[in-house]
Amino acid sequence: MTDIAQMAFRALSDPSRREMLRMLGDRDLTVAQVSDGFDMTRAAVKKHLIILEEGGLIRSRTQGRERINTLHPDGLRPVLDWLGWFDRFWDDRLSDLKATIEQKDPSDD
Amino acid sequence: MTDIAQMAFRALSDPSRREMLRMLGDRDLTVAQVSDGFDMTRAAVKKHLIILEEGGLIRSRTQGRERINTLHPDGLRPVLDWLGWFDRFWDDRLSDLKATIEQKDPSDD
DNA sequence: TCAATATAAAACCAAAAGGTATCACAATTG
DNA sequence: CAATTGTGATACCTTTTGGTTTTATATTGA
Repeated sequence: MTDIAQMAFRALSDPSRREMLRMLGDRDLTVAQVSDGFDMTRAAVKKHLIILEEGGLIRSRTQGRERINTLHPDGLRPVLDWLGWFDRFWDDRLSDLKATIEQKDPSDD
Repeated sequence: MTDIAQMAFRALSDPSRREMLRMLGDRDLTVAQVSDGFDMTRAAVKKHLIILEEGGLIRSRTQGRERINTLHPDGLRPVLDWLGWFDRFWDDRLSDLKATIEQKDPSDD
């Protein structure tokens, strides 16, 4: 199935993969560097990264013998688009929620 | 695992379940009524509804011999909270994106 | 009452998911 | 060059997922 949104939702459904996205939000990382943050083999991490890339959430480029993984935030758009449909059910909509979120973690840098 | 956000993400990872949420966005539905919209048995639909309820995305109440399923939009908040972390990576943030979404489907009612 | 209907619950099954171990190979480094 | 390191690719294993079928039970309606 090549449904873009589906591949993104699928990629987000695993907690390890979501954590990887956050790690990559701080800086680009090689497969080995990502693996350092998890209690699983590199092979397993590699598979997760493939799924994240298939979901459009990261990009990767090979540099020498290493593969550099980069967060691709735009890949979250299909997810936000889908969630946007439910906007009409909130009094404080996505726009206000954004402010709420930013308030919640004022120094989360 | 009782992680709220995880259960919500999990519930959203299946396209049939996402479609069910949209159906329930229009009106409350019994299990049988939801089943009418899908090419699968009631038992299968029922399981999906259980997962949606575990994810906090719907509520259900029994009325006579029927079970009425209701959308519970607040259940999406943990998901939006998580996504909010990535807000800093967009120039047009969630707030602007919301406008974009509303533009895209002006008569999607 | 009796038949039909809606849900519930359990057993079962194939495929997908998440993980491991292993081997191969290219790129680096001493 | 030789040893090490990082990745890639398989094969394999176990658990979860998404589905079916079957059986049971509670409501409803004629």
